[in-house]
Amino acid sequence: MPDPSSSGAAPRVRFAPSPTGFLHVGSARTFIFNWLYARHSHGTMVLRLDDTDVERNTDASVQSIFEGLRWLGLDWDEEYRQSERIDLHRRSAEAIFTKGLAYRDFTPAHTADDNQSSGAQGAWLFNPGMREMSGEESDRRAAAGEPFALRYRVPRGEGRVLHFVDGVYGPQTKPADEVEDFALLRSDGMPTYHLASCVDDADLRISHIIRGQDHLTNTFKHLLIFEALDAPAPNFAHVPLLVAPDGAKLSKRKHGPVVSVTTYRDAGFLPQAFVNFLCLLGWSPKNDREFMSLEEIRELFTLDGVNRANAIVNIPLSMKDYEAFVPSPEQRLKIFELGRRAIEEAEIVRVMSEMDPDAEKPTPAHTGEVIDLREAVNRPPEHGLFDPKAVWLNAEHIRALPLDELSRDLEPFFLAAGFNPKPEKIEAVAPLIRERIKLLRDAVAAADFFFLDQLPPYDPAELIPQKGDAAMARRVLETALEVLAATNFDHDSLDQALRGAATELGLKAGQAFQPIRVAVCGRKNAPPLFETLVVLGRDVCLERIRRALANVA
RNA sequence: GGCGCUAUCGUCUAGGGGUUAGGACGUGAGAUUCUCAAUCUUAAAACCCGGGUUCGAUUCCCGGUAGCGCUACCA
Repeated sequence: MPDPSSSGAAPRVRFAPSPTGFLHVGSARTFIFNWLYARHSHGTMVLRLDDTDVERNTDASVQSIFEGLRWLGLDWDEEYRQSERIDLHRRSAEAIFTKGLAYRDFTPAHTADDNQSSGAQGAWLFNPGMREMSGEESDRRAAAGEPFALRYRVPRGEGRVLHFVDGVYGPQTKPADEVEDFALLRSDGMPTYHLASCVDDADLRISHIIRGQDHLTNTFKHLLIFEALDAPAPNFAHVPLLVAPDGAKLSKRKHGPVVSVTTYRDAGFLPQAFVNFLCLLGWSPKNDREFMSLEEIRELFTLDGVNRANAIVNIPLSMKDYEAFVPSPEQRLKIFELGRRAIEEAEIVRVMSEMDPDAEKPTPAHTGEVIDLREAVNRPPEHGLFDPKAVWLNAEHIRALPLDELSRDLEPFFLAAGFNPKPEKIEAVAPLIRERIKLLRDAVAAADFFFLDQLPPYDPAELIPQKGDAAMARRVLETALEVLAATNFDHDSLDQALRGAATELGLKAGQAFQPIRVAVCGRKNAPPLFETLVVLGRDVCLERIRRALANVA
């Protein structure tokens, strides 16, 4: 049996979430660190569901964890579930008991309250009555069916000192006398976390345990278990925790959905940006690099780049603010439904006008609602919910993405918002908005006018250029009508023609372009004009300018 | 309460016995541009406190303080 802790051999690491909730950003980071360590050194990544707590485990949680991990796009090589290995845990516990390294504790399970009331000063270490109980009495009471927990018989009064060298925190020591007789088996026969975790780590030959710093002091117990199992202790590395701005650990109740990985996905983070962000929290390549591809991070990643202090995730809003900001799931559902109906109606209108081009185009009944939809989706500047650095990194990664990939990633967000664009159209639009969006979902707001049949109502005053009046707006729009009708719809021709027209009108480019931009986009802030016109096409542009003209009167 | 871990700009961090304490995000100002972005320039912004050790501590040691963790038949 090879020593798993021996250096040289390819490491085996594991990520062992317990499915008691959604995939937490902190867990995700632990997973990422493990993955980086494994892949950096061509080792093996094991995924193990630590699902021994039947009370709290849910299938939904298992699904949520897989969903999150799948989105991250980081793979693993082996997969296990602790609940399928309970026999092994029990047998191991029995072996430890047989060796005399554990004893039965018949004390009824107590609650946290009991603990406090009995709580004199100093830590509870063991119950002498149980620890010293004779084998005969213990056997007799067990045979009589009295429930008991199995506790580790921690060596006492021997001056034994436990020690290990942590991959991040360095040498750690603790006198065994200060370690309490922790439980191995619960009175219902189920293994505790400590037992199950160590038995599995030993059995799966895990060589490096990389986990949250909250386990640093638990490690001494684990050392004892490995010893009782006659298994070599693996290497340990504890990584600092992720905390909220108030220093408290991130909780869904207090800090809202920002602690869930799927929230980032749904808001339009790129997984590589999310990974980039998380690994920068508590780890540094020490060369001032921040924006990195997965490959770069993997090559650069080492344990001694890991920091020892907890890192604050800079989320500026509380749960309450979040609710005010973002549509509830019900609202989102409604938005989606409205969008779907709007698409259907638009299709009907299209078919009708094909059959009878002269008929007056009916206004889709739901246009108004579509506009609400758009506003509801667009309103929340969701960036405010996330760490600004995460948002910035995401924008960087979006800009680094090849256009076809960007377009593909964008599509679901348009669909979810009720648009139904053709892939070619998205590819045409993507270059115009990629520098204007930070989250993928921003694209919906940034590009809506490309996909809307009809522009939502806007304030006609916006058509009026700087230092100009309605008459000037009219003149510009009328000229634009002529120019656009006569010019080739490509960037350079439009550039030349429109600039020429502006000069003829005696206007600066900026003045002349604003009315056209607003007429065509329905707002002042938009992508560059010529490119926009090209993507929109002549017909749409002319039609929108005509409408604007009717409004500016 | 006991034990442990930690402490550099608002946030993430680099650094390290002598430095103008570096970078990034964010923020302010400016430049550029057909708007918005993007980009560029620039500004403000930090070594928790107190003792040592030392010629000299932000860095090393001790103490304090604060935060976090463990102290469950949760993980």
